[in-house]
Amino acid sequence: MKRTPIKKIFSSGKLGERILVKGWVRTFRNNQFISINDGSTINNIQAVIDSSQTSEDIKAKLNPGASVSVLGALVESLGKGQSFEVQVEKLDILGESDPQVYPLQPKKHSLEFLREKSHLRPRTNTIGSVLRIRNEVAYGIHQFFYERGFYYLNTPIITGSDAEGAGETFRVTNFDIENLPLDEEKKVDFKQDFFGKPVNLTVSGQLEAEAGAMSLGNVYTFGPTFRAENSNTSRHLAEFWMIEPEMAFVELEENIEVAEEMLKYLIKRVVENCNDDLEFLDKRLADEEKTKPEKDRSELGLVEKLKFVLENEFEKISYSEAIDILKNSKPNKKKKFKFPVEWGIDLQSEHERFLVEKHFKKPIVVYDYPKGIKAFYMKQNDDGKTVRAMDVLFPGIGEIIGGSQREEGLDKLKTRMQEMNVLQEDLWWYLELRKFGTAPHSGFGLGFERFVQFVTGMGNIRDVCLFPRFPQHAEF
RNA sequence: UCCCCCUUAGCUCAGUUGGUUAGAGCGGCUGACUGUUAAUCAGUAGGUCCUUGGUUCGAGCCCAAGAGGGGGAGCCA
Repeated sequence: MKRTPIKKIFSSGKLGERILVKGWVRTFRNNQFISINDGSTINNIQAVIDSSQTSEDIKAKLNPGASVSVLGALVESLGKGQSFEVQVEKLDILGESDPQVYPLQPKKHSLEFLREKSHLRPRTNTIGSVLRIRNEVAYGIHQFFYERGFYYLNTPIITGSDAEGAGETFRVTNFDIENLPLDEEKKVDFKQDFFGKPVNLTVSGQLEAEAGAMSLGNVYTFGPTFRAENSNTSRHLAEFWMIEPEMAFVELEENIEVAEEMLKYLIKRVVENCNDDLEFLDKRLADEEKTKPEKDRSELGLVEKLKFVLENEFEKISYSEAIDILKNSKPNKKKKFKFPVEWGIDLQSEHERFLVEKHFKKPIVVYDYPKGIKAFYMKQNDDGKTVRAMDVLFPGIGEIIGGSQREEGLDKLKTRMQEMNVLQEDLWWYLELRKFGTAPHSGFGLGFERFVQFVTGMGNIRDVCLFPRFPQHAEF
């Protein structure tokens, strides 16, 4: 007999049928009631044993965390907490769990403590819900692009080019680092390395995706990226996943439209398909908010916030307009900003937060940034000062998407590379995309974990991955 | 990398102006319990007060350095 996932029992279980349930014990109460969770859903199923017919040895092993197999009939429950339960005919302990050392108790644990037990924390309601929602989002991303005729492209994880010229990279080598081969000038001789040149883990698949767009039309990547930056914040990881669509014959305006449409599609999907998990996280967040001082509490609950984003159009403003709003803002006039507002500066967290959370009170898209603070490949506007870049800013997490229309003119691109000290010989192939059949094209990058953070309401990005990677942390 | 905060039982925390024997809830252990819902009831064990050094008659509490954790900033997604 095959086991029935608990999720299936809740959705289509029939009273009277005999079922086999396998999962992990959450609690064992009153010598009778086993609460079992198998990860398929946040909901537990209650299995009822006949205490007098069950050996003391078995009962002593029904501890939190133990894995069990339960065979019995699905019957109407006599108790009030659930409408049905399993009347146990046969119970097997598959794996014991010593309560003296099992770290997860039937009580609330701090997320910091759970982070030290990353291998067990998916068994908690919170992390379990987050990972199920993460899956829903990942699947939704593929479906969104598939439905629109985009091709899923796998760009290399090991690359020879540092895509944006910014961001520390992780070097990849098979050298014996205790004994590096040196050339005549006593420098490391990369000719002897595996690839015959220095290579690193990718920081972005964008440049490679552009090659895809210049042949397949509309493509997207969805894969891991790596940054060796010493970032210690609640929204940075050393290893994270990025979604990077790249579209041929598309200009910035349409790029922004696709970004907004995608974000809403994904949120809608989670709201529709992850009700149980979302409800739990909503309540969790509400409880957490209660412990904060009133002025720091957010006005909307998690589900309310998601629906709010769905129902409202993102505000689109140019960088110059954003600067004007900031200059005329109360905090600026009262000199509350730590960083002065001046055309040409990069928007700081405090500025973004003011625009999103105080001024517009909804997601915003800022476009046409000064060229001096953006990457070399972005298309230059005719004003000579700005580029066709756009950032989508979300409440709570700030920049969730960064994108642009790409410079398709070969000469303009070369000039810009020279100005910004990007080596043309390293990117000869990228330049050839402009030499042969160049075309307007655009794309953007969505930080997967940041988006999952937003839809789950988790405050720390380290709690939306199974085993997060960040400075000094690769235990698991 | 910078700034701020924290570190007391397995977990979450309390611990008064420096004062003698460091507490609670949950969890553990022993026992009871056939309709419980993070079950409940009775009993019980459990501490390198992060580490090192210092001040003091006396330090969980004060000072210094270090370690670990968190929040914020920068970089960005």
